[in-house]
Amino acid sequence: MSLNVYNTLSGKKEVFVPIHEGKVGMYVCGPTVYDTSHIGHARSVVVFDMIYRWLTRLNYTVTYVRNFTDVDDKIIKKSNETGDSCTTITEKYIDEFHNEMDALNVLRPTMAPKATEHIRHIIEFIQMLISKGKAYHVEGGDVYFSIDSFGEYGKLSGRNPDDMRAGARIAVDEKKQSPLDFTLWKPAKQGEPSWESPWGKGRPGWHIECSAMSYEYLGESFDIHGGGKDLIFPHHENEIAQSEAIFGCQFVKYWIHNGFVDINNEKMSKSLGNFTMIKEVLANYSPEVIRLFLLSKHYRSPIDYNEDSMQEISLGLDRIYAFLERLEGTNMVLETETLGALWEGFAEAMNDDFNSAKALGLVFEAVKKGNKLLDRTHNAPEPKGCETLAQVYADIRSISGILGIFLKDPTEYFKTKKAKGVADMAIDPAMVEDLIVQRATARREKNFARADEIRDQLQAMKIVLEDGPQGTIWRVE
RNA sequence: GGCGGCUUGGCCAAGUGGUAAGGCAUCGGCCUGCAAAGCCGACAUUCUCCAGUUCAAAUCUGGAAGCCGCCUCCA
Repeated sequence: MSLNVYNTLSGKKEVFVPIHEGKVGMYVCGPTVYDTSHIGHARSVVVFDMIYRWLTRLNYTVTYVRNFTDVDDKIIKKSNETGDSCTTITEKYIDEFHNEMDALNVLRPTMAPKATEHIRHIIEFIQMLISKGKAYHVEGGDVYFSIDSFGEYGKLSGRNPDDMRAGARIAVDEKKQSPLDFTLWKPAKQGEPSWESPWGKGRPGWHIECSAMSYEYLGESFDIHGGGKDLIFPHHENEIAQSEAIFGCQFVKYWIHNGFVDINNEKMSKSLGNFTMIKEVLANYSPEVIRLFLLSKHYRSPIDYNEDSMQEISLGLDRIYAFLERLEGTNMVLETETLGALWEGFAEAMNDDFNSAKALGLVFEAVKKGNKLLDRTHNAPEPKGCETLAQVYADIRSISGILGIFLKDPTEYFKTKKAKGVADMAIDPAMVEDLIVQRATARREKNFARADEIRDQLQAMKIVLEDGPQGTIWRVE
């Protein structure tokens, strides 16, 4: 089955055929680095990380570009508020972004360019637009893109410029030829970051950097452009206008947009004060739980972040690791070169517009079947069963490489989890071990009242005991 | 006002016109001294509602209701 991708431009799933055989050019809009990143940024980055990994797995040579917007009104505002220079601010948040994304096991893109390092390209791009009559320079130093010079304006977002003019909420700027014209270059005020240009000292508008940088790294025309749904209009619409107005060919073949993360069924917003930052989430949940959560729903749908969901996801992850640990605990040979039925199903799900939710369902299903087989045969299946289980094991390990989860050694995983629980709950392991020994004695003496008393006592501290053939183990609930 | 999306069991969630994956929870059973974990079984005659197309609809068409997003910085 070939890869099918939902294209915002057509509103349909389409068979993915790259412009150049065997190669994929992908550009994803990265953050404006003026503040800490939130869980919504994480979703976008994780989703496109999965897409990047899958394309690579399909043997495409992928050039993946994700930019940093490091010149912007919001950065300047922050600089004025804090007294820090814009560079200090942007460097700080770029570092933070990289650290958090590394923690989330996100692969670095091929290139992560910054707008400020491409001012020359941006200026050249604007000059091309002006010389083609697609943009104009006005008194005061502003340069605007002329909407009316681009007949297909609105094709990505399905908007009609006339309707928008009628319902425009923005105060009309006298200097613009049309109220919908947008800024390519704006003159700098005193103390703001600025660069010399044919129109005087100034700085680029927001949309132009992506057109200029994608052209620089991927050319006039490339395969995939992605970002959050909110970027469809005006950002991506404007990028299309800029790039296609100059080059006259299709800018991007496939537009991919991810849905939002809601917090307790509400949109994240400043007024609600419910911005949930990645660092907060990382403080409470392991990176794997976060990734699993972000991939547990199809990338285009909204996803709701709340404590209950995270708990649930966390239990699900335990289940997978428990199965892997169980397999590793048998005498079976788990190495196998071939890929099996689970992988096949997984590949089909990924090829169907990166359906990670479906893919995860398949993994759970395989785990259920595997557990059943192990149970029925007391952990020692017939050769045929061993083969099946080895296959499932290998398939899950391969899937790890795409989803970026289930990568740890299961024993390590549970050890780490336990250690975290112990630390969080301020539990004294020696005390727990001691109580377990006392309980073992009580049990041997058939003093079950005492044994249960100890267990209840530990339960009250969120410590759960599991009696197995090798003795009693404990974990933090 | 313009454009787009969503509505599947208690909750989360896949679903490709062919007769409802999966997870969490719940209830029985196996196991256990009793539990826990794991396993087995039960759990949507039905997919917001109405009408239509079809041999066949959660899936297609039309209509209604509710919810949400974008149109202003936003992943």
